[in-house]
Amino acid sequence: MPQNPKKNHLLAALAGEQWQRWQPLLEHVEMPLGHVLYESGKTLSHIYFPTTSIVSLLYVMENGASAEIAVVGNEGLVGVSLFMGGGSTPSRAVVQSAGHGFRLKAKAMKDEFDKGGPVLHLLLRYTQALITQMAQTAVCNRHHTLDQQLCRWLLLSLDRLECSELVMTQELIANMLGVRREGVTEGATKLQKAGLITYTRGRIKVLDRPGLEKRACECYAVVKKEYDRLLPEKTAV
Amino acid sequence: MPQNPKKNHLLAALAGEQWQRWQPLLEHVEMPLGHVLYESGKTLSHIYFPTTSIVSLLYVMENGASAEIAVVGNEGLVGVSLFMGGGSTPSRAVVQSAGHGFRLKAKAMKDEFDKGGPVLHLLLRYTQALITQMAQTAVCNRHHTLDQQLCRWLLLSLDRLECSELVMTQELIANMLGVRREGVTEGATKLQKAGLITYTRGRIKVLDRPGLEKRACECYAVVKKEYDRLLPEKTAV
DNA sequence: CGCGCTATGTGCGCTATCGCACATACCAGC
DNA sequence: GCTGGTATGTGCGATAGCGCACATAGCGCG
Repeated sequence: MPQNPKKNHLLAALAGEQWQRWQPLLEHVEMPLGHVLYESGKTLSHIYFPTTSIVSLLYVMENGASAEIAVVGNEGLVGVSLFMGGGSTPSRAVVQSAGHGFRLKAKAMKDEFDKGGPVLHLLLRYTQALITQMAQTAVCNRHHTLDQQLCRWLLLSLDRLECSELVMTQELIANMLGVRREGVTEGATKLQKAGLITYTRGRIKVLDRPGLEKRACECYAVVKKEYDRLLPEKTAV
Repeated sequence: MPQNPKKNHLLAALAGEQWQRWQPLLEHVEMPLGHVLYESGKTLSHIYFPTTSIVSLLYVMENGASAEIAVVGNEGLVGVSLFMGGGSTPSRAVVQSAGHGFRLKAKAMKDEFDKGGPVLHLLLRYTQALITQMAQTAVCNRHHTLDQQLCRWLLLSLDRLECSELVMTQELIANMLGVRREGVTEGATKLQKAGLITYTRGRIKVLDRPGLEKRACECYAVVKKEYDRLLPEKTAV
C-alpha cells in the first residue's frame, strides 16, 4: 500500500474487529487537484478518507458563482450523506489540494454503520463537527471581513495538511471563499507585508501561524475547539 | 393533553412500538417568544419537538451580533447534538415565534436512538435536511441580497407554521438575518408596496406566496426540495 | 383622551466589496 | 533566451449595506 490509511484520523481511531473488517476493503486513491469526488444531487458510490489531500464541499449557484460550505482533510471523511440516509447532497466535493486518500464502497460502510457500534458513534461525532464548521461558515460569511475569512481559511486548510505550505492559486481560494480573485490578492498582499506568509504563483507558505490566528475571526477558534472536543485525536474507539 | 403531538411531523411519522414507548414520555411545553431552549456550549437536558412554534438556531458573536444558522418548526426537532454525540453545540436555540411543542428527556431519546431501528434513520435523515439548510444559509449569506434573503426567510418560516401570519417584529427578523433593523424595514416596505405582504407592528401577513418565491433566491427552493426528499411527510416509519 | 413606549420610516455619510480594465511578473517549453 | 500563458498587482467608478440620528406612528394603559 503506497500510503498509510492511518494517516486519516478517523481510520486511525478504528481498532479491533472494525479495523480488521475495513482494512482489506480500503482502496487507495490519488486525488488530483480539481477532481470532483461527487456531484451535486448524484448518489455517492464511495465514502472518501483523505490522508494528504484537502477536499472542499462547495455549492455552485445557478449563475456559476460558488461558495465553500466546509473543508475536509485528514481529520475527516467525505460523504456523510451516505450514512445519514440521503445518499446525496445539493453540493459538490472538489479536491482543493492534491494528495492521496482511501475510499470504501458505500455498501461496506453502511453495513458497518448499521451494526451500530463504536463506528456509528465515531461517524456521527464527526458529522456533528462538520455541522459546526458549516454553521460557523454561515456566520462568518455574514459578519466578517474578507481579510479575516482569508486567515480563517488558511488556518483551517493548514490544520488538515501535514506541512505549512499550501499549493493553491489565489483564484482557487477566491472560488472557495466566494469572493473576487482581486480581493484575495489584496488580502494576501497585506498578510505578506505583515510577514505572516510568503507566496509565489500558487504556493503559499505560512511563516507566522500565531499571527494568522490573531488576525482571524473567532470562527476559526470555535470550529477548532469543537473538532478537538468531538474528535479526540489520540483516543481509539 | 392540550395539544396533539402528531402536529409535529417527526412524531407523526412514528408508528407501532416506537410510538407506544414515546407517547407517555412526551411532555407538553409552552414556548413563549424569546425563550432560550438551550444555550451555546451547555449540555442539553431535553430534545424539543415544536408543534405550533418556531425555533431559531443562532450563533451569537463575541461582540453581540448574531446570525441565524437554521430554523426549526413542526417539521423537525431541536437538539440534534444529543444523538449526534456531542451533547452541546456552540449555538443557541431561541423561540422566534411563540407556540407549543413537546419535549422528551435526553435519556429516553438516546435509549430509543441506540436501539438503532427506524427512529435512528428518521432522526438522521432529519439531521441531513438540517445540514442542507445550514449549508444553504452559508451560501445565501455570501451571495444574495438582503431582499432575497428576507423572502427566503419569510418562506422558510411560513412553511413551519400553520397560518400565513407571522408574529414578528422587524427588529427580530434583523437579528435572525444578522442585518440592520433598517435594512429589514426597507426590504419589507418594498414587499408591501409590491402587494406581497402587509404588516403592522409585529404582524406580517403574507398575501402572495408565489410572488415571494419569485423574489427569493434559489436557496429557498433548494432547501425545500431537500426537506421534501428526505422527509416524506405522509410516510410512517 | 392623552401619555409613553415600542415599532417603523427616512436621510446621510462611510466602507467593503464588486465588476471591469489593464499592467506586470513568473514559469514552461521551444 | 524568447515567447505565450497563467498568476498576480493595481486603479476606478458603482453599490449594498452599515452606523447613526432622528422623525413618525400605532398601541396599551391609566
